[in-house]
Amino acid sequence: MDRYNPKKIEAKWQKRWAKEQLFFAKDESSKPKKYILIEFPYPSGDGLHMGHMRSYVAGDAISRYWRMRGYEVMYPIGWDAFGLPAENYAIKHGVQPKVSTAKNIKHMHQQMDALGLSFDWSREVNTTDPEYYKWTQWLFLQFYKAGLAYEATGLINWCPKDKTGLANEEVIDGKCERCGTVVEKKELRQWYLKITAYAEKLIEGLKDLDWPEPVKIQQINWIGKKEGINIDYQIADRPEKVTCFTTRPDTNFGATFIVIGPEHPLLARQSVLQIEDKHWQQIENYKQKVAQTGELERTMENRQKSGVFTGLYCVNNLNDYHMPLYVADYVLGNVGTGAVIGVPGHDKRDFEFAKVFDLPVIRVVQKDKNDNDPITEPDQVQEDEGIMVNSDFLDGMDIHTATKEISNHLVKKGWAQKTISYKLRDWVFSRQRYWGEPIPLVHCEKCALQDPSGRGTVAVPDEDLPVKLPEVDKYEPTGTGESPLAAVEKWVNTKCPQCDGPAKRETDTMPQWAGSSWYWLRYSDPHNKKVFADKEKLAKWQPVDLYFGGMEHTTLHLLYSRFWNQFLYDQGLVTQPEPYLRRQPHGIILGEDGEKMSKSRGNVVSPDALIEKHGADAARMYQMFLGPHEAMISWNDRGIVGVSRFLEKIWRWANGPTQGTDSPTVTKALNKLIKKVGEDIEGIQFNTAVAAMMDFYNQVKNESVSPTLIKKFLQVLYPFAPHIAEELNEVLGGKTSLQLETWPEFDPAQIIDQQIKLVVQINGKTRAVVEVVADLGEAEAKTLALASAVVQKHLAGQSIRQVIYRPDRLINLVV
RNA sequence: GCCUGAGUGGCGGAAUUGGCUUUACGCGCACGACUCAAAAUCGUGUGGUCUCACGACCAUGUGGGUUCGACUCCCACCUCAGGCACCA
Repeated sequence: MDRYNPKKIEAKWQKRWAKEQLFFAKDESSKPKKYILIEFPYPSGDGLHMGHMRSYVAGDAISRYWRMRGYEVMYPIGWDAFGLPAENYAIKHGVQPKVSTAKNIKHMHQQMDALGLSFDWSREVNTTDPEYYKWTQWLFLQFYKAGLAYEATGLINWCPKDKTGLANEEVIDGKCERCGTVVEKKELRQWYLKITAYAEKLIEGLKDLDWPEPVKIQQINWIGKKEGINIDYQIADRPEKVTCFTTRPDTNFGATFIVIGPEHPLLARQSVLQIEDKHWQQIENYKQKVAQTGELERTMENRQKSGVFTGLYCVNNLNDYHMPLYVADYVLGNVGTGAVIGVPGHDKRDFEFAKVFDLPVIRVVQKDKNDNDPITEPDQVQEDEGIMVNSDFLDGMDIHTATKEISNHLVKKGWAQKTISYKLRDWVFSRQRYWGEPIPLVHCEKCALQDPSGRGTVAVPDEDLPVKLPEVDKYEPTGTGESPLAAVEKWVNTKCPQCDGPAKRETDTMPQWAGSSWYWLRYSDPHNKKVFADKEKLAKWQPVDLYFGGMEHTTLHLLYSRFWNQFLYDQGLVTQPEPYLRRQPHGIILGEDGEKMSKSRGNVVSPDALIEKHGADAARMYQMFLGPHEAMISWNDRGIVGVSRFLEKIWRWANGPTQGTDSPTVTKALNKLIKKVGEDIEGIQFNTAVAAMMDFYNQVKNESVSPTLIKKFLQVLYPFAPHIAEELNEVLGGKTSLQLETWPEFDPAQIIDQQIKLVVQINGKTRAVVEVVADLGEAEAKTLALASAVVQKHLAGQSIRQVIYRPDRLINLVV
């Protein structure tokens, strides 16, 4: 018997699997399909890390399992290769992103092979391949043609380090998602995708998906749907009105002022509201001061309230109260209508503002009858639950009834409209960087003259796609808000596809999320040159049955790609409204010190090192044994020897002398194992599946076994440690790959125990365990229980008042 | 502040339609076998306190509650992790 040598056998089987093309998913297969997806990686110079490995190994095990269960499994792989690191590398080293990306892909491909991952390489895609981004551009144009891609100038998030605009989702804690730099606000012309048009559908669509509840909730909270009412307030002596959004119209009799944000259109010029000079001067100054304040600072809580009076008053139609109109930066221009009603008695922020400007505070809600004290301190401000007072026809109602009553009243009078507001903002879709898909539009001055919008933006015709990214010498972002592409005159200057006159290309590129917003669709039909994917092939493979990935994409990729899919579904271009039926997030793997793995900390453990030291099978299996797939885990190097030892034991066991017969213990244990492991794989509970296999070995190691039984065990082991399973199967005389075998069936009769252990409790405390035959009646059970000496001792002559009996489980004697 | 999760041995973690004396499986540790010796391997043990021992009692973040019986259900609180946040 040779020693277990992972390196040797793993290389052998990896070669053989590739040669036999065992993992290619066949479009024409008549088997039912399973589409297992992992988030395709960014081809980084650092190669695969633990997070990749965790997902890929899990996806691999479950793919191998479903293939054995008779499914045509698609487990594809590709490269999300546009993005900043390649570009920054290019700036530093002068290497073309195309070149460094190709190198990284080659390296990571080797790493994946070394792990024995059963990807279908015939479907490999790369987002930076013109054959791929041709369709990214084409899909963008579908949004454009449907009016869901638009150009606008506005204050957007700007990363001063990466020198590009960012979407809301890319700002974490006021910082750039990529580099951690504090984000600034910058006025820029940008392309937007109208994701807000799908806010409702994005919430609705989640209902029937088999996703973890927290992930759904996080998306729903991000979309932030709120039902409320827009109330119009007439400005006294002016024709204009101020519209305020509120979810608490019930408190309207307590309104004592109105606040609008400094960005509000009514403050764009002095002339709009005919504001008096002395007030306008202050407003101008205030606006300037606010513009210089960072977004992060401005939205800090407990910040001293500030503001300026406009000299104008708004009229509350309910009671003719004239409310002074203020400008203050605690009201944000992009939230609601950019104007709020000041109800200092029942909103903490309004109260703080009222204190600064010495505005009256009126109580309109009381907790109970005795709750009459004037509100003078912030902690007396009551924001929920209570009974209405000082509110005319609302008096005596609870706040919920009052909300309904007054809403109906205001709407009927024509003073307000019910409305729904969302926190979700439209998706800033242009970036001022080089390494991305060019936005396939052309700006034509001549056509602009004919265009009612005055823009003259013309879509590049389908037959001229892709608009290829030109090769340049300088990748540096300009920092002016213009993409480096703007400097490539030969590329920028083009002919207008509409009028044939001189025109300029759009020089912004798409964000890194563009290519990943549809890649799972392309896998269905990756080589199609006529359409982004053939509809029949989409129908064959979509939707994704199981999607592995990280929690960090909940409000990024997962939201964006659902939006694209829903839009394409509405356009009749895809066959499923939702792309991913089941989502399985993985926990972050921390370094051994409990900190996030990072090069600077020096706590990185690479898959390469594990494979080198213990072999791919042990590395895979340990990854699965570590803990629940979704749990955050601190890496621990020591434990892997346990898995290595287990594999070595299996090696010796299967290579050892085997007699012809299986003992009843062995047969039973195997049947139970088949059931348990199958259930655990389907439930993605690999850690307990591995434990069950170890337990199985402990039970059977000294028993007599047949080669047939060992072979069945190897089939169970195969999804986890495929190389050693294949090798041992061959040792036992197997001629074909285990991948072609079917998953063993268990015999239900073998699972049921004839003899069971009945727990005997006295007053709920377990005192004894007696062996009895299954399906025993209560009387017999009681007799058997009482026969136990231990039980007799604990009863010590006390009389039994009650007997609780759960067949095959326990009997509890209450004395 | 709000929304999610999670707190079980020295460590990673098992067990929740409430019930097989909490801690499966693995690591670590201790002792033993093999060996001249070591490694590897195999075997035994391993929550705490008290006890020579049989055994008793206490233990699933803390405090209550429901129940014949609670890691599991309910209430309050503490700690940690993730998300959101002057959101009207």
